Amino acid sequence: MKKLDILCCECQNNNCFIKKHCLDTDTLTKEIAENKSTNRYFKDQHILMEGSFVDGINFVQSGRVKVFKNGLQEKNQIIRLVAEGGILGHRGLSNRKTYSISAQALSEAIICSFDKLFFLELLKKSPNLTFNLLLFFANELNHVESTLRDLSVFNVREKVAKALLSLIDSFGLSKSNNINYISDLTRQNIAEIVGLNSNQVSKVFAEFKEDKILETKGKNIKILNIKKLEQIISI
Amino acid sequence: MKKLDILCCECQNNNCFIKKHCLDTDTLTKEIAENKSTNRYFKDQHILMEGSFVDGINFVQSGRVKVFKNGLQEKNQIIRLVAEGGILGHRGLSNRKTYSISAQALSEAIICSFDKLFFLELLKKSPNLTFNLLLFFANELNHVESTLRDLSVFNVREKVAKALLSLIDSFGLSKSNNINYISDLTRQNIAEIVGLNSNQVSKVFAEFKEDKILETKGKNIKILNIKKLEQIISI
DNA sequence: GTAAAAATATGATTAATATCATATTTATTT
DNA sequence: AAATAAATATGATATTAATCATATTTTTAC
Repeated sequence: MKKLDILCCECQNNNCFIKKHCLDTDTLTKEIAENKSTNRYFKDQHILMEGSFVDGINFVQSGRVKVFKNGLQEKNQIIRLVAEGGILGHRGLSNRKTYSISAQALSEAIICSFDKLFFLELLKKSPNLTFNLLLFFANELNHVESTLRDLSVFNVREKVAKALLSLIDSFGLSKSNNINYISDLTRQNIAEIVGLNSNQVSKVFAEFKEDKILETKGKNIKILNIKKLEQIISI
Repeated sequence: MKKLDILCCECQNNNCFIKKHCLDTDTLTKEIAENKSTNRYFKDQHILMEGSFVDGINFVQSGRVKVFKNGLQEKNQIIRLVAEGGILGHRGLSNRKTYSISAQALSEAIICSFDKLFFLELLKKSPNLTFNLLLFFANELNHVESTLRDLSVFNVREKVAKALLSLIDSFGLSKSNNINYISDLTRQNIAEIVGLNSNQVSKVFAEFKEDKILETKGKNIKILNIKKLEQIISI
């Protein structure tokens, strides 16, 4: 079994927030190594639970994660899609006691975690980290606010286009034999990005197949024409 | 005419972010006084324009402001309601060149502004300010994410209840003769908080009157039973 | 204070969305 | 590889939401 607790400087994930902004001095690097705990999560496993007590802040070393809020009767709303290098549980840095979101692995994932108190101390010691975290928050805010407008303005067809583009934006397209595809997501997951249900996604997919925008084979979605998707949601 | 450029220490607005977190030293206090510019805006006047170049960050000294994103054909989405003490244009601190939102005065408002570069320098000098701004962003993020879920899950009746509660949360209730009321907002404004149109708000108001939740007289909305409003949107 | 304009209220109609039922396909288990 | 379970697709239907038209009320301008 692969050793999980590697040092940040040996880690392959160069998108990591810690790696980019927090290894200014040897002292910091050492402290981070000592306080980091790394865990593996299986597909569909919960990483954070809405309502449970905040214990720390987490960074995605590898894998894909969905962050969502519970709605009524199984109708969740996905808030973010997080790929490797991304941050999880940062809202817990605010004064709230409990997580306002759940996070669940969409694939096998390795997550590096720090205790909240340690991380708050780290922020005090590293203005550079704090400032970059501020920028991250500002961008997140821009992003969620755009999504809010989109959900309020888009119809079902536009929402499905938006969901696919969000997926591509967050996770990129897998390439095989020069074909771009989105893989391994249920219709339900896609629906929950934009507040729909799986039937509605299937129906719009049927339209998109007619329009030569995509083809599907099970959970593999071949993207044939990304430009058309973008046109659908261009305001 | 009232002099606008008062010193922060003479300002009556004790909710002000600058006043609370940024007057640690005399040097800072002096710098802030020198770099602050204060302006009056009339009702309905634009304070920030989506798409225009970011010039600074703004604080509401007095008055009420709506922050919104343009949708298609007059259908805007209100993102935040900001009362005195609130921050405007903070998303501009991110790396983006242009504002992602518009802001418009809902009443006469006095706004204190700082140049973006000055404010970024200020953040470097005051870790306390930076950290508190980080907390502010975290709370904003929680707030917008909750709204995102609500818009995706709520029906029209629930959305109107949510809009009224948002207004009360942001601006409080005006009191006169022991009666609580929301004042001075068009149905269109209320609708845009939750992605509806003014007709829909009027119709739900008719229901709410039947249910003794509120009474209206023009733009004055008497809130008779806030508990019932909360019940409507409790998940 | 009156006239004009704007905003609101509301019934009727149209359109869009969500749900249900069921067939089909895909994935999982043994 | 066959059997079972799960997920997806899709037509039909029900529900909800959005629009339109018009009456009424409120606000603004003179």
